Amino acid sequence: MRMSKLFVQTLREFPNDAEAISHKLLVRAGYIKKLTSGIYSYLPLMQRVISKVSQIIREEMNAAGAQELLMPFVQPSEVWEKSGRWEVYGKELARFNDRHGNKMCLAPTHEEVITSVVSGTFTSYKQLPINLYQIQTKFRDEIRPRFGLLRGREFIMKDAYSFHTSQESLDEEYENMARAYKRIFERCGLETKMVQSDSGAIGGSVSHEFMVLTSTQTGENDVFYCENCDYSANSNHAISILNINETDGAKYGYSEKKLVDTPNVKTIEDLAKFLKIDSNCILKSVFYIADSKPVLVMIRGDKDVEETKLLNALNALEIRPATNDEAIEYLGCEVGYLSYLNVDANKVKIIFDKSAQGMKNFVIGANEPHKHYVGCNFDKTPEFVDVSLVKEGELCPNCKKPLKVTRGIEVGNIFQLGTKYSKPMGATYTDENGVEKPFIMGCYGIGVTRTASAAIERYHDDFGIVWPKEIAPYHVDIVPVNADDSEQMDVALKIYNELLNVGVEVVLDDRADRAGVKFKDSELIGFPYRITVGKTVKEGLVEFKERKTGEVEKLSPEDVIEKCKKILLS
RNA sequence: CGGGACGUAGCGCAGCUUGGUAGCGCACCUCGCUUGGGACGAGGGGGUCGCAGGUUCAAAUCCUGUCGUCCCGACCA
Repeated sequence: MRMSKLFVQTLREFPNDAEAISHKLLVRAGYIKKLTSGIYSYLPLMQRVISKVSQIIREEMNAAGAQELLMPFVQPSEVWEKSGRWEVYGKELARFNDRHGNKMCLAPTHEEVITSVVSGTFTSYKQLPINLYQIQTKFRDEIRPRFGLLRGREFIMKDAYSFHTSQESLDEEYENMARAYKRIFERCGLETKMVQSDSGAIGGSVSHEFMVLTSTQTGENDVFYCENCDYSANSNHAISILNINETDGAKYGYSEKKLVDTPNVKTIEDLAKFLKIDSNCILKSVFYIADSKPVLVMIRGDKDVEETKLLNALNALEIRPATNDEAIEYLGCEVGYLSYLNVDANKVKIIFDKSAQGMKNFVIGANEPHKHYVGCNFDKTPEFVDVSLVKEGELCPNCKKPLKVTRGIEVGNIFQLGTKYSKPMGATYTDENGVEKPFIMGCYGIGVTRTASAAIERYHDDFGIVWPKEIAPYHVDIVPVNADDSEQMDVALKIYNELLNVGVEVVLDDRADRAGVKFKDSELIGFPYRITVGKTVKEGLVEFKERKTGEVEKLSPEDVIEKCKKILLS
């Protein structure tokens, strides 16, 4: 490809509406163009990256025994009503009516359709297990799309679905997919960590996410992991062991239950300071509204509620912190002094977080403005549920060593669905005894466009993108320093044609611009290798520069061709 | 959906307080010059100032409404 013909426009400045570095670089280097919020055109450079990632996925999925198919992007409400998700999916599911008034939607995922595809087609246990996948555009009408392709509303996803006759068979395929995923991301140049996760709206029991660990702030999730054993989990799934010996208020002289005045002391921080006590001796009350019903969470003062865990514990669909007015309405007291004491458990659901277990002589709100109790103890031991966010340094649930935290981008996930879809949808096979049974299912996703973005988040520098060569849009950028110099141009053309012939993906920057412009663009776009044909051509030499390391070698045109072949075609 | 900010040329921005012929840089086009790190000179094209009302002799500017975009939270590949 000649640079003068390539459909690309690099920008001198970063776009104003981008925050994440991958988003900034994709726009500035001419890979994507926004059409509207969360929806982008993939320009030729981007399309090549997408093809590379997709091809790697295809090869590995096929090698793992899966078969590619392609399902409809526009779907009727019927299948969604059958699975029960038409009601619960929420506004992320983009719905519309067709001209006949039939309810339709744009596919955010394909569990329903794949289930109906397999149902009635593969009806014998002899035909199972089977794993089917597709690479396709999805649409999720996210409340807040952001970070460019890291979270678009429209994005490209590889989604696979497996069907089994037994849990053992599913377990086997789950492991098989986990191995395939590891290889896929490795081939994309990405190191990933497989972490336990919450299964969210897709449902099911066992699930793991594949995270690209990033040091940048734009990592989407916190990942907790143990350096001693191999425990790792997403923040909405991580559990930890807390040291409960230190949570006795008696240590601070509060060993008897007493009502104390705490004027205008509303926050845990202020309360700890006011009473000269550690915040882990305070039993904090956090008030939520879950599916329009009030829920009071009692949690240790130094801990925070993990709302996904709470959502799951309540089996609720939607949750939000209550307002001060709602606190007064349901509990008769303003926020800051709330407590479960004297609260009618029939009217307000009360949840005790595990962190409260073992607390003694604690401080708690009095459910009366500007007053707290000190020296409280549980009358009878309540049931404790884990709804708190793990913090770095808390102990690993397996080996009790301190946990570490890092930011990560979720690029893939695997779920064991069980019969969550097959049962309600009546998708069954006939077993060896002639009995009809629902399929046992698994599903496996990879965000293709997100993977490409994650690679940029992981590999970039002050000058631009530093693509791993496996997913770079082109391998080599040939820069004749002066396009008017026929000697330079001749040598550049010779190398270009030679590399083209042997199948190296190469760009010739034949533009009339000065060298600086071409160098800047080359680095911004992120070609893994650059061949500079400049004044050393008189000595029969050209320069070969590696983007990642910045290392430069002076080679003859013949040697540089051999070098490219060796690095890029093996 | 809650909190915050912003909509002026393809991109980045000024002008708005105090109403009076819409500007700058980059990019684009032409010519010249230049050619190892985003050169320089001359000339040129491109904007119903997000949209709709209102106030006014006159609105990018003031008022009201509305739509959109971005950031923080919850959701997710």
